[in-house]
Amino acid sequence: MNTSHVRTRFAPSPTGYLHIGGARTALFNYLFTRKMGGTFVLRIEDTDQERHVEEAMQAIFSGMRWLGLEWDEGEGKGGAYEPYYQSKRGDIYDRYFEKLVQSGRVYECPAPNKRDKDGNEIPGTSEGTVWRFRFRRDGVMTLHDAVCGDISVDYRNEENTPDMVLKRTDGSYIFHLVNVVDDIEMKITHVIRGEDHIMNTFKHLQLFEAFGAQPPVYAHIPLIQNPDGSKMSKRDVGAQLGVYPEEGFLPEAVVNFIALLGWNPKNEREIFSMKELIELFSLEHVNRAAAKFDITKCKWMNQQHILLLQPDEFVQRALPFCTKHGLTDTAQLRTAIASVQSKVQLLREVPKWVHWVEEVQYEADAMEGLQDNAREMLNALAEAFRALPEWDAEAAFALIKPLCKERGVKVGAGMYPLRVALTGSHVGPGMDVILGTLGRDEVLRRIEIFPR
RNA sequence: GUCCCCAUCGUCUAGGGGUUAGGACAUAUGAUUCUCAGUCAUAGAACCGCGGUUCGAAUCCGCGUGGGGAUGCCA
Repeated sequence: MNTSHVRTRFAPSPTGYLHIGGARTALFNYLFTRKMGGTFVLRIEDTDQERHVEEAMQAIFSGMRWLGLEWDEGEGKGGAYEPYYQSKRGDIYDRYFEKLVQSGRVYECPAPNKRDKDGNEIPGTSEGTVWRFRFRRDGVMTLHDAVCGDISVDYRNEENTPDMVLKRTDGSYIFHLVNVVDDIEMKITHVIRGEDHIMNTFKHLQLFEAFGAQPPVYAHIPLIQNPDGSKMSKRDVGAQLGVYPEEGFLPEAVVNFIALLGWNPKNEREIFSMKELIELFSLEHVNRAAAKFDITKCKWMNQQHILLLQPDEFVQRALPFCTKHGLTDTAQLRTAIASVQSKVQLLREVPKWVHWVEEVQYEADAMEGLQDNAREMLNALAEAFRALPEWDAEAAFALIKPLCKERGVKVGAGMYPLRVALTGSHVGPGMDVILGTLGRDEVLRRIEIFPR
């Protein structure tokens, strides 16, 4: 099987949601495969029917599509090695298992005891029989990992490497068997997966050998941890990929961010497109140390990618967040949205910056910042606005500065009450945009009804 | 317990036998713009410890410590 054509796979188990770490594993596989001009397979490892969750499967598909990680074989794509669901490949596993029976590499024995929720064995709870794989125990095994280098484990030490169960009491097969069989059948050449699989890889190497098959190249990538170094779990900030679209992250930003978690192009650039990542990616530049997940930098990166968007593209992407917030899609709204492109980190923040287009909600902290002379200032401004022969945002805006100077107030301080009166907030777009969007009548009305 | 992996600013990282140990996020200060945001400038901030090799170690080696992973009829 000396094919030079690279074939990789992402093989998630649909037992939960799509984890950010899983997304990064998928990304590294994708980048490597595209770089090599190979084929990227999506295989669903759903052998554990009890824990199988349909929604989790959809989360995997939609998450990968959102990130732009198109697979070449698998769900919706077909391929030469169908089916791509392990639950539908039982006969293939039977065939391979039979080989192990014939060669005497498996043996039937009493099932192990059950375990409590802490993982401790409960004596005397063994029921039925299972089939175990007989490991070769004639020395030290060495794995030549593309990221971690050589790693060795002594298989003469049975304590660490008890013969593994391959077939359950109910006749179904364990991950190790199906994973290896599928990698053989699907002609996978490179396995890029989380470091938590390193110990499994020795088991898999033995299985490849037992089947007389050439094992793939393995590359174990470091795990992603919480900021405190603990393992990321479902509840942790940023753990679920599904929340990123909702929060207003751009997929290109998330891709960029997780690509740089454990991999580095060895230069000082930080902002990359998917295309650039594909060009630059290499397994040799993957780190060995685990990386902690920093949502703050992820947001900063999102901001950088927002800045790169064409203005109308930004409006298109931000619009759904505004309409979801109850705002109506109007030309004024679009203008307002476009004006805050350089001010937000997340698309989700956009409605907060533009909701004044339709209504004013006076924010408490904005009101607190008002000086005593706010009313006078507003009255003076209203008078000046009224005096304009024709409403023109530029002209109106130009009136503000001299008026402030005349009254001996700093321009910023003078404009603050106007901003609060018109938008209810101390943050927002430039005043010229606000004046232009609202028009004279609305500007005067809002000044009038302002409760200060 | 046993086995495996890892260790540079708070975080992501570059570098790697002789460097002012570089960049970015975050933080602080200043400038600027209409407040905020943004932008610009400046500052503080790191080679886990101990031995060894060496003229010289953050870098190589050993030990220790710390962290992570594995040790399932989960994947």
